[in-house]
Amino acid sequence: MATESSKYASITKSLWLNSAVISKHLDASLGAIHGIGLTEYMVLLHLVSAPNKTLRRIDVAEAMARTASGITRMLMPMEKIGLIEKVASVRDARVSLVKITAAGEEIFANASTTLDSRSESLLKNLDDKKASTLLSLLDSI
Amino acid sequence: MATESSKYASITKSLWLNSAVISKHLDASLGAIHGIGLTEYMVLLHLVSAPNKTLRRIDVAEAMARTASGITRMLMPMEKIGLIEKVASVRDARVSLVKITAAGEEIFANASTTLDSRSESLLKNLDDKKASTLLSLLDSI
DNA sequence: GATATATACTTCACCAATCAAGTATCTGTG
DNA sequence: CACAGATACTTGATTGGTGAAGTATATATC
Repeated sequence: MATESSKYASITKSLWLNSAVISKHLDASLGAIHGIGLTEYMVLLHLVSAPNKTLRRIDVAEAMARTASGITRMLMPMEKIGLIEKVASVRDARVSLVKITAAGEEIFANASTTLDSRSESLLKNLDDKKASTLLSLLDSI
Repeated sequence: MATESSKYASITKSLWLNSAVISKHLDASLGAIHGIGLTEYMVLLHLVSAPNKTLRRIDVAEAMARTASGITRMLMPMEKIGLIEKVASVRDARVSLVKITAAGEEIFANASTTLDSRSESLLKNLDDKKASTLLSLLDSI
């Protein structure tokens, strides 16, 4: 009767739950201290590591597993408070490039230290070796 | 310059991203085939494994890392389509217990097989041993 | 070179979740 | 036993995200 769920399904469920719990904490911390949410942080992360610190909106959407319209909406307030700026593409008039501003980079750097310390405390059950293993497994998905 | 992020922060970011990608796929599959989202599925999962297949709304909220009001709103349509039912508590007139219905259990069982197969294909990069390791690490968080 | 199709957005209408405030009930303390 | 919190919700206003439709531009084909 008690249909056993597969190991793979157990992983997806555990991923979902852990992510929900952790995201909630990190979102609250980043919001309270730096005024940005975890999603905004992730956008900035992708931007700082992009060539020329610039990406097409659709590539941001792809990288974040969100839709183009979601990105449009999300970037509006971020542009208004000066974390990013719009840059036109010379090659293709359809695209509206997103570039992180100096102010955005500063917020990002500060938020990163918060994220580091909060992550460490949220994952304190994992010793260094387990953490390495977990990270490499997650990256191999 | 390139401030290196901590291993723990890398884990939280990777968790966030992987969860986003996987949830999106699972949500789409469950929705198309069974008419419920991943979040609804998770509610049913908690309910079937609860004593008497019943939980207080606030415990559902706690278990899912969501707020009480989010649960209230989310359960309304689930009750309307008969997946769950409201049960009053004899002990405490404040609480409104949630119980999974027979129909809910059936949908849950069907959805579980979909979730199993989709999870397996989403995680096909992980061999059996890696999957076991990942699962135990996730559960130890 | 015209035209069909694909791509990169934006906007609209909607759904899902949040927070803040309100209500009802329970619990602990004098 | 009164009454001051604490707890378990629900509701209203707001935000974050989605899918579908629309616009503009690019690309491929004949």
